[in-house]
Amino acid sequence: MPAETVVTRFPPSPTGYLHIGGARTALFNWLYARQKRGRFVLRIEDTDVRRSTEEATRAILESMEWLGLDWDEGPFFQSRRYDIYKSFIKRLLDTGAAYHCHCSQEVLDRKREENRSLGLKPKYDGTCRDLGLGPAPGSVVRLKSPSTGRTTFQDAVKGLISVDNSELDDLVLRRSDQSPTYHLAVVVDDITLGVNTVIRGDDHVNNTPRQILIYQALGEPLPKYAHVPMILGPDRTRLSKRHGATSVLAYRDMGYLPQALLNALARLGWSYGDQEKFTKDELIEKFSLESVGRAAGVFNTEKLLDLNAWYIRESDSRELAGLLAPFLEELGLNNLDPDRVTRAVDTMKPRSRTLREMAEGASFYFQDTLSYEEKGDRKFLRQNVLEHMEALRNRLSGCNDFSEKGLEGLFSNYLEETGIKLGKIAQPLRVALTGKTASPGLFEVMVVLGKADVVRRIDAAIQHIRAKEDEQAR
RNA sequence: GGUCCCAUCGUCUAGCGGUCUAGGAUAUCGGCCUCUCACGCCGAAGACACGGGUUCGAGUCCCGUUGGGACUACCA
Repeated sequence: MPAETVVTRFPPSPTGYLHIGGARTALFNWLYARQKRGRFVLRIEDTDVRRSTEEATRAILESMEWLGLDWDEGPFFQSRRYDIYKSFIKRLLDTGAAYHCHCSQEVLDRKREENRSLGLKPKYDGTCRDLGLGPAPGSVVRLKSPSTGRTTFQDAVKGLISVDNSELDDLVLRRSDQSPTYHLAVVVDDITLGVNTVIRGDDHVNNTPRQILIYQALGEPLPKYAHVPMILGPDRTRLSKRHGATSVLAYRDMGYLPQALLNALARLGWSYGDQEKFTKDELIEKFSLESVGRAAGVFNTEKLLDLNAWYIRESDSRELAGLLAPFLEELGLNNLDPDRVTRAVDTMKPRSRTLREMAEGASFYFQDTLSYEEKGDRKFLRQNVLEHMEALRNRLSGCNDFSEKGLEGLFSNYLEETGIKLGKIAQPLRVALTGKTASPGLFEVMVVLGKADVVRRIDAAIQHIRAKEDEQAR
């Protein structure tokens, strides 16, 4: 007997950018659907017209695409599905599972405050519940929920969860402006879109019994629930903007690779033995709701940084060169020879944790005139290396094997003849060629730069040293 | 306040009653490699929140305490 096709969903509300936490629940839903050869649907929950923006919707879609989380259906917009909600509300009204409530918001607010100050539950008191009222201007529709018994469900990550129905009040299904509330819209959408697996943040566990009540009032089968723990900031409170960058796009712009972010997000709250690194296909193969942890976790950039460095090292240099272009442009470096960028990337791979770091570290390759790092200039570009600089400059300009091997040979000959150590001239040359005291290996750098550039840069350094000398002489 | 959820190194986590003198990763520190910085390799330090049970035996099961988080809207 073929099992039912798994249908998962990701329902962001377009009131802000896609953040790390949302991306992770999207990832889990996507992984589960892909693994079960099911479908993944994207739904935009924009019933809160005031706070929803098109810009946020675009940013969310862009984030999903960047992460490579492709959806099979949608995006559906709740704002365009009001007719559907309307018919379901009517259905509930017709069967007596819902009723019209005329209580004004002011009265409700006041009662809630009273109860709270008395230490009682601030829930709706059911004034209109059995009055058999009809619709009226300003009235809402409420669910007539059971006041006795318990609502219990099996959660795939948390286990059995059970709440006394007396804790739940008659929640509003339709607002006075006729729009559906979140709870109604979610349930109706999941029913009509065929969603049978709900994976979401555990800030929704308390909402689940309320939503189950709606399913029951409608006589519809319940989906499978899996509530994954929240992501916290370093201070162990819910991750938010004040913890720094939380938007997916911000990580893209800081130079992270999507695979690194995905890997980090997957490992936050989910594990597979001692394995730390996972390709997308491995994640699809190995993911399981059962091995999602129950405890909330702190989002840690250190680990992401390390993963990103690893993915950079593992990536093809040519591809990285393409991804690096916007970061080089940010530094004012345009129209670069793609071949030279690729070779530069090759030398920068083991020493870059982000694309941004890589661009900064590689920028010297593409600058016509270098500005020397202050400390390196003072310490290494000195008169006492002039002689060696000049000698090496001449040998290099006559070199006809400008490969790493050829250069190593040229240098070892020179060192042997003069009896000096490489250490004596390496740093001065490094500063001359790169402007910095830390860089890829000297010979690698020279190969990428090419003979003409190397000679030109050494000449410039020699001139620079002479100029400093003259300055001092005066 | 009430309800629900959670609790292993700084952080992410392995552990599903005996194999735990608690493993991995990251961060930190030390060493090796070395033309610098990285990478890589080797090593060090670092955790079962607390208290009761259950059991021959508990990080692992139960209860309580403490601490965290979520929800408690005509927001999602």
